[in-house]
Amino acid sequence: MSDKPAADSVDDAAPLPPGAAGTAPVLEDSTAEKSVSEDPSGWATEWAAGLPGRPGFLIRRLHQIHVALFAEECGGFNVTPVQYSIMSAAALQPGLDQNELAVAVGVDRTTLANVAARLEARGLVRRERTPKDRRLKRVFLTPEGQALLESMARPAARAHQRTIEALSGAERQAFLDSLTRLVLAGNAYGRAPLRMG
Amino acid sequence: MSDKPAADSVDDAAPLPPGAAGTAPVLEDSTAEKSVSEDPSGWATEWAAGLPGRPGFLIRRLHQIHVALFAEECGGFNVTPVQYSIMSAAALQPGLDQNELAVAVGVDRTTLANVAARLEARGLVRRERTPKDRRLKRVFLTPEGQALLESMARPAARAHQRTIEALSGAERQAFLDSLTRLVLAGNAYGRAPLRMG
DNA sequence: CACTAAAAGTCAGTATACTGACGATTTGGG
DNA sequence: CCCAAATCGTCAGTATACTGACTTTTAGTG
Repeated sequence: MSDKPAADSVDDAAPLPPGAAGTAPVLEDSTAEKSVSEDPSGWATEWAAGLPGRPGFLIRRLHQIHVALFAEECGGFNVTPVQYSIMSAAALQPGLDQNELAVAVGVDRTTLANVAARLEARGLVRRERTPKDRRLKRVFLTPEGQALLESMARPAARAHQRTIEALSGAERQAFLDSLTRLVLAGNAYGRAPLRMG
Repeated sequence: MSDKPAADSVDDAAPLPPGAAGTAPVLEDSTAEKSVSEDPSGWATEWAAGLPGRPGFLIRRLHQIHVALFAEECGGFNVTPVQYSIMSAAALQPGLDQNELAVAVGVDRTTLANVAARLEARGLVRRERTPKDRRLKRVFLTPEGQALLESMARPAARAHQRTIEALSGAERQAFLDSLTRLVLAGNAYGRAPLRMG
């Protein structure tokens, strides 16, 4: 990670001509690709026709990039993005049960339980059964967890900001708007929807 | 997955008012969030101030959604998005070694090796050492793998298309442009960069 | 009250993604 | 030629993400 280009040089670069890759972008099923990217304006045809022309591919890549940036900014805390999200939710709404936490964060209940258990093992959260409903486990942040959360606020925010800083202000906003639209539209797919009401 | 809203109703819905959640969006460190979303126009303040206001959070959610859509469209093939990408790359450039494949697809070399090994176990790819460089393993698609790839082309494309279909044509293009810009800008972060040249 | 259905959390299993380290092989420089 | 550095693939380990199934508990209905 120490060999990444300086932020300035990356930001200044016009969209790189990706066709120059020693490993050429992968071409395939151009007919299907055209239906996805009906207007290839602004990017090389080869790029659009290959793997990078697939939305899912780009989304996976950006997610990888974000996770790497988060690790760089928050590495010293040994907290992952999902752990941070779960702790954030637990801090704001102490006592949510695991399932409520899962839908607040958009994480599968199995994943939530696994992450919470590991956070509990680190003394960052506490999980309690309640006499009112013995099926539930309610989650509380410990003082140690709270302190960690607070000390991470800036680095975490920096990671998020760096993920999208290559866009200008208006583009950034438009991008986030679209991203939000897509997330809202597809929210019910999969096993980890966000609660909408 | 059978309880997802009809595509029409989701598409027609104006951006949902997310503040209505029984589990309220999580609020935190508003000062840092403001620096990320400097212009909150078009989305509720509560949404912007909470977890969904974090770019990385939305990116994770959209990735989850995409993977779920891919599973829905391609479930019958028992092929994941990453497997499909690797097979696509191997089909277009037969004989790339594993590392070349990893940088063509943007996958960590360890992940690539693991996925390739499982694909090989299924008879979909063949991995060969070469006398020219005994460190390498070159990857070839088998006839069975080729056939599977071809039969998956349309469903796979549909999954990608559905991931972004909530946006209009121009918005979609702008979104993909921005996504590409961000991927290119952050490409070197992490251990799985795409080869640029 | 009795019974069915639903919910919560857990379990075992599979897949992707990353980390640092390692042995074998190749490359590059003196 | 020799040796150090680099590269490739693998290894063991950790984390997230999902699947279907299961036991316990609660909710709902007749």
